[in-house]
Amino acid sequence: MTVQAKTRPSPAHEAQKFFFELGMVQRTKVGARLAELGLSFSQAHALRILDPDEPMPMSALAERLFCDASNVTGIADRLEVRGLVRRQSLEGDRRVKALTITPSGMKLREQVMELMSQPPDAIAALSEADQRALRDILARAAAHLRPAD
Amino acid sequence: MTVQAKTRPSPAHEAQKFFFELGMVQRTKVGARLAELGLSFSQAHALRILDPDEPMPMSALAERLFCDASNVTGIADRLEVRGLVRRQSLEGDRRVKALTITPSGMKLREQVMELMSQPPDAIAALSEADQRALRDILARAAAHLRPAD
DNA sequence: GTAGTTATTTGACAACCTCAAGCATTTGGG
DNA sequence: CCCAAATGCTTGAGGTTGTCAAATAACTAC
Repeated sequence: MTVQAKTRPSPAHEAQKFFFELGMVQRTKVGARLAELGLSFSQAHALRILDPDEPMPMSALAERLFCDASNVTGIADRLEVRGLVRRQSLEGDRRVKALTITPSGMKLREQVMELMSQPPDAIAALSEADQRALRDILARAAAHLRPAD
Repeated sequence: MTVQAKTRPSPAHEAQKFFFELGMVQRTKVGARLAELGLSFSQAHALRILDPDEPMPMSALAERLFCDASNVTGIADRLEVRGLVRRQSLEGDRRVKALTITPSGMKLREQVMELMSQPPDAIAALSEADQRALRDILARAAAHLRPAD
């Protein structure tokens, strides 16, 4: 139990506190708006990830959702029942089922994109300069994301 | 279907994309670490919110968790079964039950705090200058949070 | 063609979450 | 004082998310 090691929290540590708080609030708000559309957060996120032009295998979706493949079955089921998505066996490999967005799914997807790409009020309220700086810094951080795979 | 209206996304809109992505990745990572401690995300978050020195009424916790009071019953149950938390009827008003963290709950809480206050790798990898700027900007944003209530 | 791999599904189980209803306690008006 | 309304928590029903292990179907390689 040395006394050191907590000598100085890095600025990143301090930033994390705000980052987390903003994230929680935003998630709650967005969740409420999504509920009005009859969508859960996961369903909306899935809809967002799906490429309107390219059918996506369920396993690929599972990877993007950071969850088990068996979980995607249920999510796809519920989206499919509502006619937002269709399962389509891949020609060439009939094991894999790719998901396609239906026209009505596309309409809902638009709204979801609009909704979820909206920044938290607290961030929208920042000055232009702050917003730009924030965007640039987060862009640099996100760039660190891919190589880290 | 006019063409305008999407003329120029604000920097905040662009920032949101990275913000969301970083948040998702972090949530997944933290979730995995928490699972090793036998805690769900909600349980950990609750443990974090509870004040070690001051018993907190369950309704207050519900508010901080942005969820229904009936939901807190279950979360508190599971924490209490593991001896991390105790229900304590408030003297003066026996309706309200306040949650206290037990010593063993405190030990776990320390680890949770440590774990969840750790910034995403992508942010920790930023330059000192970027980290500082990020912290300051997010602090300004978070300040906008409280008055907005 | 047979054995092993791969993609999805199913079933069992647990947590989270909401809503409506119920219970105990407290508060306020007659 | 007493009863009605309000408050804080719990319970029960019902739905979504999530995991794991086992089952199924289809592909691949020897």
